[in-house]
Amino acid sequence: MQDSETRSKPRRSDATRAAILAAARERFAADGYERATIRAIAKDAAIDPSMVMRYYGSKEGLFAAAAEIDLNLPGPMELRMQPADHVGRSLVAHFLDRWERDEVLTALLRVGATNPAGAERMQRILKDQIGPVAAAVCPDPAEAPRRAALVASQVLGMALARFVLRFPLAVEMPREEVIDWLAPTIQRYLTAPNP
Amino acid sequence: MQDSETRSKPRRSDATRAAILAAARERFAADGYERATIRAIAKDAAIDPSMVMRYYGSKEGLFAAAAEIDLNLPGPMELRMQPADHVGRSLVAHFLDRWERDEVLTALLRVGATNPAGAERMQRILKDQIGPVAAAVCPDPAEAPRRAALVASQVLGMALARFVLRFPLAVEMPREEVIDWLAPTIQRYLTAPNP
DNA sequence: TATTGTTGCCAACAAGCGTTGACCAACAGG
DNA sequence: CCTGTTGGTCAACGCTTGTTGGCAACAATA
Repeated sequence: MQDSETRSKPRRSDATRAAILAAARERFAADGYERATIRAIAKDAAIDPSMVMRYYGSKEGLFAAAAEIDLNLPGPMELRMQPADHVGRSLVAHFLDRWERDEVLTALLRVGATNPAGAERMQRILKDQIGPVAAAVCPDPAEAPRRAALVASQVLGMALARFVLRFPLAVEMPREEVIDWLAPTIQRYLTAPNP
Repeated sequence: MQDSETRSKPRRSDATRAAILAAARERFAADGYERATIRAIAKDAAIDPSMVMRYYGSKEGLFAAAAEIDLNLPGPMELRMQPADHVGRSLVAHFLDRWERDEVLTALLRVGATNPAGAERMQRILKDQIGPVAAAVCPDPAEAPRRAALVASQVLGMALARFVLRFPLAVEMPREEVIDWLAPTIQRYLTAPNP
């Protein structure tokens, strides 16, 4: 075992590690935590199940590694650069982009629904990544957390309908139309005065 | 086996059947499909696991029976009785009520996230129960399905945050405040002109 | 009372799971 | 050329799962 933080000579096993992680993300996204078996993940990565244990310790450890997520949201400065009434729109577009590109988000959503550890991780993401955005643009900073939660509820709800439950009506709706509908909602949750 | 539709002499086993169903709903709601084991459900109902099989055929059959859901939404006439700009508010209140009272809804949400059969059942509910509401109040009936999907995305998103993931910020938000925030969103999704 | 169906428990099955440790092949440094 | 480390396979462990069939007690009917 070696510190993965410090840059050291690349190991021969790095490729295997990456293959396992990629397969794990795919399986977790498609099947959720319980039905994504280590054996299936190992088969996808074309290695032995025991390697997964060696490199990630346990199934929980593998999931923890696979669910490392950075939403890559704009920082406070970038937020204030654009017109205030445009934040909702650009945020919705960003989320949609993010979700389409990265199956890990779908995986986390699936796992969070049945696994306490997954739910906790989602909570951290809300607090650490969406919270600051709300704090930067909402009128009363004390209200930021609640507004962040509201934003999360609409964004996660659309992600659920579109990428997890795959409601045909939500899947077929063109990206631009989704944005047109959701943007005002997000905008209001962030910046409207208390109703 | 006997037709449960036709009214026949009540069986002695009806109590057991009901106990199993109640325990199943609780477990499915708390743990999701895979982690809610037949053995655990049977123990909760204080009977033998094999009884579950006898009365419901299989685990899937049990879930199908446990997830029979009627959202009890207002009919077209009732909808037109109240002022048109009040529909959003009363709908949100109704959904919140429904979710707080009936753990089956949480169960279905949890199961739908990882189980294809669960997802399909949610889809049917959207189509058969939310769809008509949208059709009754939205300006262009042809658009009703899409608007129903939007409504579902926000309602399910809040249910996810509040009852499944249990984000503290969403859980602690008082019921009335949730309604105040969501009502305008739902109202807009239902009745606003295409954005 | 004798018979027949219902209700329930018990013990076991086969399959699948996460996880472990022994073992082998290839490489690296001296 | 050895020797220790790394990358990897294999076979098995202990356990839990959904599911099944046999068997005893009871109720109902005739």
